[in-house]
Amino acid sequence: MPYVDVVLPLPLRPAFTYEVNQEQAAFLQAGMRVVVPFGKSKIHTAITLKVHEHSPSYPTKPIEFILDETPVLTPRQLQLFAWASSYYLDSFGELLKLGMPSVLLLESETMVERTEQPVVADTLSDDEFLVFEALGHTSCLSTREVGKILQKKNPIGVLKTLIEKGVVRLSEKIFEKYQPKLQKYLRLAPAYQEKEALNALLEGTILKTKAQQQLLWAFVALRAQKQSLITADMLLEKAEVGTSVLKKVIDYGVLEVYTEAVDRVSFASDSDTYPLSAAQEEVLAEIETSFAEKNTVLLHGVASSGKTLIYSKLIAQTLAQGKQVLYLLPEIGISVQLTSRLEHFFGDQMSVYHNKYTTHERVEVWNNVLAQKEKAQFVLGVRTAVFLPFHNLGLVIVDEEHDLSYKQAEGQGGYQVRDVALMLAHLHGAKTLLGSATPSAESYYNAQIGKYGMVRLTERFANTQPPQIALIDLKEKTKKKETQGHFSDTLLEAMTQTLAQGKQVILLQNRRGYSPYLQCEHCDTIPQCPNCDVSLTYHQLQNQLRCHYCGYSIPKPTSCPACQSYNTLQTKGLGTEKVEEELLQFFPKARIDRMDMDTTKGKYGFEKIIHRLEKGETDILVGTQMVSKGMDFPRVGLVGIMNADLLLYQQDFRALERGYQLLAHIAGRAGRKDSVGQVVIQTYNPFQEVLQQVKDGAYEQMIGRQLQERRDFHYPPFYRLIRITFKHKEQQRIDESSHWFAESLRLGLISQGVEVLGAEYPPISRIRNEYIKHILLKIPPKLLSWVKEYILRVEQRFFSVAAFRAVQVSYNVDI
DNA sequence: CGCGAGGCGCGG
DNA sequence: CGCGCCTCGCGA
Repeated sequence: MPYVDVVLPLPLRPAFTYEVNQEQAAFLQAGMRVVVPFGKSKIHTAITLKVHEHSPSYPTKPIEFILDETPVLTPRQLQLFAWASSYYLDSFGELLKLGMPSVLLLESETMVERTEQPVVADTLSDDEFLVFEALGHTSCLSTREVGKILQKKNPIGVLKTLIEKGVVRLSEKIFEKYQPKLQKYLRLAPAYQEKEALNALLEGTILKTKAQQQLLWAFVALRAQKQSLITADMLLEKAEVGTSVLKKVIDYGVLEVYTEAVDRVSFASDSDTYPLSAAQEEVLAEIETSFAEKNTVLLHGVASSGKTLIYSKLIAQTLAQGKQVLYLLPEIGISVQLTSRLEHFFGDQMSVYHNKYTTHERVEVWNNVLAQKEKAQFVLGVRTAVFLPFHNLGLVIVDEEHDLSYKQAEGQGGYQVRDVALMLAHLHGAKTLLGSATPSAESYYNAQIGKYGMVRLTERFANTQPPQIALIDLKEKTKKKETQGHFSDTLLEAMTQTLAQGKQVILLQNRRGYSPYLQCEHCDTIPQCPNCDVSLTYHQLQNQLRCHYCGYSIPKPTSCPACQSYNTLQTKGLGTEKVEEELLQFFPKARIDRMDMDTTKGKYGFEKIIHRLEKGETDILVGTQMVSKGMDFPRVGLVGIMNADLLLYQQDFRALERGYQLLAHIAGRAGRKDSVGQVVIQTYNPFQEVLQQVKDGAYEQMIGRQLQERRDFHYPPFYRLIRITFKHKEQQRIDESSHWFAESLRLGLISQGVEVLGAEYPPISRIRNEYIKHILLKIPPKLLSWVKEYILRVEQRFFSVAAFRAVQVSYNVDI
């Protein structure tokens, strides 16, 4: 009997085997979706891997249906998922779930609908008739709903016969429910389409007021630029008049509104391109030469050097060869500006794959890529876009390759997108371009040893100047009493000047809330979270104490929880809310905006704040490191770092590199075109080496030094790291189990030169009432895959100990 | 003795 | 992951 191995979108390790009939076996290909029963009452969508004849040792169930005519996943994609799953010690199913749009993997939500076929009622059984009747009332039902109607746990049998009788079919909700987005546009009424008529109108008296004429002129100007597709918003902004004016002009029958379905992922293309500067031409040529011998090239380009333009040329060349291109950016880097710039170049060949789009829109991109549609030749996307069904990739660009959001924490697909992208390119025989102004130590090292090509772009674009960076010694300023609140006089003066020039200020304080903790001045008690091993942060706005790890919150107590003294809880430390409060004192007239996790919660919260800044509605923006993201803000004249030490002194081997990257990046926010920007960094230790390097823009020196440290202390890229995390709500259980695991690892690994550290409690040892312990492995690179196999063997024995079975174990490979 | 909450094991 | 089965504890 033939069988098929399938993967379920669940965090379960192995593939599962189902039986199929000869016909199904002949039809099935790897990467198709099938509906299978799983467990006692569930059905799932699963992905097929392979059809074979090896009878498993357990009894099998048959699959229910095949959902696809052709595979939704390409063989290369399956290879990529399989690679990522074994490399990152994550389940195949988990990665599938993360990498595919959720609607492609409906769980018990697969929908059924009636067919058009006429039905003779007495050919149906009672159950079948019930379902048939129910479908007369609504257009479609999920299998779960069918189960409810029949009061049966497993409705599959009934559905199956109904399908065989041709009464119902599985509906692809994805395609059925898709409705093209309608957009209203403006055009001239037919009477004025002719040039003469239009001229007469512009000169004539039909339009009675100046504002109306202004509106029409704006319309003509827009039409000259963009040809068509003019929306009311665009026009009103351009004309600087109100909606009532537009309404009048429409009432006069001059302009008319028409509605058109816009394909959400297609745009008008424009063939003109910008010329490259001489330096950019040279870099482009260098990249091409480098690609001739290396598959991966690192483009180290300073801020404002016009990397995007170079990417565009390479993308255009690759497309011209008939190959697809993937351009990856961190979520927050896919801004409106960048998207529209690229649309300008690539219009109808380009699609955007972003998490903030609806799942239907993402499915649309997925299907377009799969079908090799014209408009999906070039995809601009976020991390999950590496898993799109490309057929013939020619180029992958990983921009801002150093960005930490490319590597996610364990538990939610702990993969490093940059490395998955490299594997993706490898599978396609494509080239990869890594771009950054501050490359990661790993990539820089790979370029140094010749594994990657390296191209530098040092010339800044047009008139942009590097910012002027000042380091302010807070210790000294405090001693001399030259501070007010948390501001040095230098920073305050710079702010005053900048604001006086009509420019904007960005302030960074990497902690949200009002103050990171409260302390009783009587007994020194610091209120703690009852569920986590952290102090509670005071949020003044809601007058609450909140835990930033589990979300626990209480109203601010009026007396100390320990000694009951009244009103003795003092705010300690500095958060964004408090910075905002101090600012109100110093700059009462300034318009202040705050950007942190609390103010960007809504769907477009982040974009709204950026938008206000862009439009000049904000004078001072204070926020956490989020403020370093986003695009150029030409009116920002000053960036202030409230306390750089917070960024640098963390016990994480990447802290200094990351600190440099963040500071260099945010410094680049100050003063773009035509002016020198100012950066003021406040610190208690201005002689800290990395701060000096930031001041001097000495990236190479910084990274050289960091690599040296990494070599000395056995960190990547010289050693590879795997962190194993244990979680359980009983402290004793976690102690015993993690200790057991660590000792088992030591037994086999130490002699091979692998370092096994821990198990130890991390700085925050309990979150949501679960204790946490870590084991850190430092592994000589050559042994990496062998060590992983060893770990899995230890894991197997670990979970066969009954007392350990409930302990959660997760892995983070290449931390 | 009955049932509701919570833990554990399993699914193919 | 999520279901169901089993156990344990509390209340009548």
